[in-house]
Formats: sequence, C-alpha cells, structure tokens
Amino acid sequence: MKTYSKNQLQRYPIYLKYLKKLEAEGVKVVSSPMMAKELGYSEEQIRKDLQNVSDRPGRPHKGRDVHVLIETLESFLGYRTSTKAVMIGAGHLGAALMNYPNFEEMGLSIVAAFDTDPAKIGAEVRGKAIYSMSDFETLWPHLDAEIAIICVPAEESQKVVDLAIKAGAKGIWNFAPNHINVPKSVSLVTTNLASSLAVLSHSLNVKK
Amino acid sequence: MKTYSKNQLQRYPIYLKYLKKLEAEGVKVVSSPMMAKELGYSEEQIRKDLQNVSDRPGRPHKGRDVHVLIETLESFLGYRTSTKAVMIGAGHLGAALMNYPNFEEMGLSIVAAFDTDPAKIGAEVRGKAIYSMSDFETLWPHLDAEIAIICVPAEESQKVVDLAIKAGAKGIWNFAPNHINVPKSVSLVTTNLASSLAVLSHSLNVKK
DNA sequence: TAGATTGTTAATCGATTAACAATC
DNA sequence: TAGATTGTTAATCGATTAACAATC
Repeated sequence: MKTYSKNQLQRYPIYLKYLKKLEAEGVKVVSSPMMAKELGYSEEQIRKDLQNVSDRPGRPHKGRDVHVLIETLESFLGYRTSTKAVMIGAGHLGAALMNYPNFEEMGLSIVAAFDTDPAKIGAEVRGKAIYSMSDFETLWPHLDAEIAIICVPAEESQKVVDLAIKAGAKGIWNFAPNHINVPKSVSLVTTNLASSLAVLSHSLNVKK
Repeated sequence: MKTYSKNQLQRYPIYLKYLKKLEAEGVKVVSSPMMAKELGYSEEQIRKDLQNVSDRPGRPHKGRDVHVLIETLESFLGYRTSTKAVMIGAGHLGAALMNYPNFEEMGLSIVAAFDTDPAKIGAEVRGKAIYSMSDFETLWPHLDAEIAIICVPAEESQKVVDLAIKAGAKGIWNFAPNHINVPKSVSLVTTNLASSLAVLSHSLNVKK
C-alpha cells in the first residue's frame, strides 16, 4: 500500500489550489519544472508527489493534463465526498471557522456547534445551531458526524475531546494550543497557532 | 551556531504549555521520561530539545526545575519581548485572530487592521482600528510593525503580501490557502487549513 | 531528429532513535 | 550505595535530492 508522509499530504492542497488557478487562466498542460518554479519546491519532489496519487503517467516533453490532475487530487483529498463535523466551542475562532467559505468545497460540512456559554446557546452561526455542551452526548448520534473540531481554551480541550471520542468521534481537529491524548483508533490533527508563531519568530530573529 | 528544525521549534510551545500547567499544579521538578509519557514524544527527543535551548544542565536522578525551564522557553520563544503585527483582511478569520486572547502573552501584539470593505473601514476590533487598504503604504511607517498577518482570499494574498513587503514587513504569517512567493530576506510562515484537513482526512480514510 | 520532460534507481542529508557512560 | 536520569555518541530511519535512461 502506498504511504504518504505528513509533509507530502500537506503539499497536495497547495498543488490543487495552484492548478485551479492555472485552469481558470485557460492553461491545459502543466510540467513539474513549471510547478517547481512557481511553488518553490524541487521538480523531483513534485514529480514524485504527483506520481504517488496518479494512476496514469505524465507525458514526456509535455507534462500532465491540468484538468485530469485537478480531478485526481480532488478525489484523493476527499473533496468530492462530504464529511460532517461538529464544532465544539463557538467563540471567536470557532465561529470564524464555521463562516470559513472554503470548507464546503473541501468536502467538510460543519453541521452544528456546542458551547457552555448560556448567551450563545440557542443562537445560530451561518444557519447552524449552537447547542448546550450538556446535550452533547444526546445529540451526537443524530448529527451523523465523524469529526469534532475543538475551539475551546487549553484548560478544557482534553475534557471535551474525551467526551467527543466517547460519543463516537473518529477524527479530532484541535485548535487549542496544547497537547491532547487520544486512543490509536482516533485520528488527531492539531493546528497550533503558538507553534506556527514560534517558527515565524525564530526565523525573524535569525535574520536580524 | 545552534540550528533548530521546524518540527523542533513547533514542539517548544507545547512543552511550555505543559510546563505551565505543571507549575500551576505546584510541581517543582520535571524529568524527560515524565514529559515523554504525557506528551507522546520520546524521552530522547525531549532531552535533546531541552538541551538545545537550555544553557544549564539537568540534574541526573531528578530532572529539571520547572520554573527555570519555563523562563528559558519563554525568552527563547520571544514571549518576553513585544512584536507588533498588522492584520490584513478583517473578515471572520482576521477578526477572530485579533480577538484571540493568547497572542499577547506570546509577545505578539496586533496593532491595526486593513480591509477593502467600506462597511468595515472605520470600525474597530478589540479597540484596534480597521483602516482602508488604500492607506496601507501611508500608515505602515507609523505603526512600527514587523509582521503582516494575511487573512484575505487566495486570489488577493500574493498582491497584499507584495504590498506589505514593499512597505517594510519583515515577517509574513499567511492564512490564505495558497502558496505565496517572498524574497529570501523576508520570513514566511503559512498556516494552511486545507493542508491540515488533508492530513486529517487521509488519516481517517486509512483507518477505515 | 533534438530536446524537454518523464519515471526510476541510487546517493545524500537530516532528524529521530538507540546505546551507554557519567552523575547526583 | 543503588537507581534514576542525564548528556553524548553512534545507528537507524525516512525524506529529499541527484543522476540518468526512457520516451514522446
């Protein structure tokens, strides 16, 4: 079975975005040297990445068909099937993500939110209800969701993750800035803003 | 000179968060096997990471002083000095990040926002003004900022990044889901939600 | 055909992991 | 002292890069 490294997986959406731009500009065929130049990766890496998801070879002297490549990447990334997610924590960040227009085209549909703040419960974000966290276990089975997106403070993240997994969540997307533990059967991705900032600050300091 | 890999830099804020939790619980000393168990990294890796930032050795049989380690990490990460940033794009995500309470304690201060939407210009987020994008060049020198945070749609990201760099931005934190090009003298970090989602979706599919 | 680009195989590089002597 | 944990040095692993023959 083919395996994909984390770094590699992260590159595919960037390729896809670029290819869609090319398609919109009317470009029909793309080569890896061309992509390499524009995206800042090496051409060998791009070739290898594309070979890994594509079942048909590129054409020497020309490259690859842009449209076919877009379709390949979209289905590989799951953009053509819908996955349902639930937002836990409807604060600024949680609400902003519910309003993020790109998730739908990536096949991710946020169907509801949960919060403990009485002022928020009963309200809506983008037409999706905000429920009370205390109803989580009862409501989860009806929502048909696979993923829980965690936008609560660090102090509560492990607690709500445990709850979500107990209810049946198979994937956790954590935006809280701390480490959380999950069983092996559950997929976890953490988007840690503090980690990103650390990389940026360090790079700035090195250049000074 | 010491060098730090990107992965390594990303771990430091996670260590710090955990150590602060320990300190709040009254724990005085921590060992790498203890951290390894809790955070899911190997103890060798944690030892190496901590050795890399710390100028004083740990104590065999005991470990390291929690408080000293926190201070070391905070100054390494720049949490004890203030860096100013400007938000470009005051939509849902941009506004949410301006409201994110943790940046201040990480030494990042967002001093103003820019947008092209007439309905937003002149308003405020958390007491910070939203200016017109057309005033960007004029206002930048007065803001004393180093970093531009990019929260505009993919179609406009390269354009506003070019503007920011021309005005004098030394660091770019990009939240748009596409690749952007910057000169070598500028630091760039991209927080790409599409990339994170790709890793999560793939992991979910593999487990099915 | 010549030349550009592909796919494959080998070499390099860097990060993580393992091994182990030193130390409190 | 014995035992746990450290720091250092070597081995492993995996990803990226380089080299090159195959092909349109």
